[in-house]
Amino acid sequence: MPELPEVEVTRLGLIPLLNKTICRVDIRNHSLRWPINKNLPKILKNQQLVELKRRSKYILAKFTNGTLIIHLGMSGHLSILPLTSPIQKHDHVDFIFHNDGPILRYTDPRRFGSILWTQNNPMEHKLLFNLGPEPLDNDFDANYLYKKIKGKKQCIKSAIMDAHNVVGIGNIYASEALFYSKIRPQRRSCNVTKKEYSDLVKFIKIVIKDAIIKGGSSMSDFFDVSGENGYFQNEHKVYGREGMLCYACESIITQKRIAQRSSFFCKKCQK
DNA sequence: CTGTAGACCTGGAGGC
DNA sequence: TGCCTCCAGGTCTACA
Repeated sequence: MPELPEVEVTRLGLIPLLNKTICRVDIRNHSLRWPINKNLPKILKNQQLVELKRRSKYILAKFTNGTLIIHLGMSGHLSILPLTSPIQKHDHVDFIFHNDGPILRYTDPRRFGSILWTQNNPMEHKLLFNLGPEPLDNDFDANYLYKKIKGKKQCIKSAIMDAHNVVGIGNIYASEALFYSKIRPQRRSCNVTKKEYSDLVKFIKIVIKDAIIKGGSSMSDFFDVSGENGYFQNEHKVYGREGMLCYACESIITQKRIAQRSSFFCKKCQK
């Protein structure tokens, strides 16, 4: 489900919970990607949510005495619900604020997500400390990306999806940014020109920004914490459009498996 | 060090 | 209906 825009939309939706205090945590299933700390209910009781940040696709929810590091995996979802909201099959964790709600509920059918607790600086956590730059930060520019991956034989799509190079770009936005940049996803990074890197960085920023503004891409199941759909999926130029006409040249959009991930591109527009 | 394949897990879609 | 196969927004780990 979630790439950077969907995670950021989720984070923004959690802001109404700021400064609220947790009175209870119910864990119905501990086994996410990594097991949830069994002491979490005890640890979080009476702690106040003081800050909501994001790094890469991780939501960092800072409490009085530490930080929850939340990743939504492929199918994870957070929602803000009233206390009486019925529990569904994949609702694994409830964070209950005050005595009478609201609940912050973590739902995740595939359980590829994670909920980790740290008392240290989360940026130094082993999952976060060696990540690449945020795509919207100024230190992610054409020069940086060119220097970082120009020598690699790996295909350009895999390279921009590698969080060591730049974070937050998943399968949808990689295909979209490469379309706007007129670069075929299977091109090797070492064969991409400096001018193309410049376009690629420019369009990665545009696509990510635009997707955040439009509430993310709601494919089969993404919706924000209030249950609202994003509508960036209506803007997809190539992702999920195999067999349909390219909006730019009216050729047929091609789907091809590249590095185990399905990829979409226009053979005519993208060289 | 580099790049790739496998692993984790559930559910939905489509074929027979 | 039911069973089977394939596919899905991620990314860590093991291995060549």
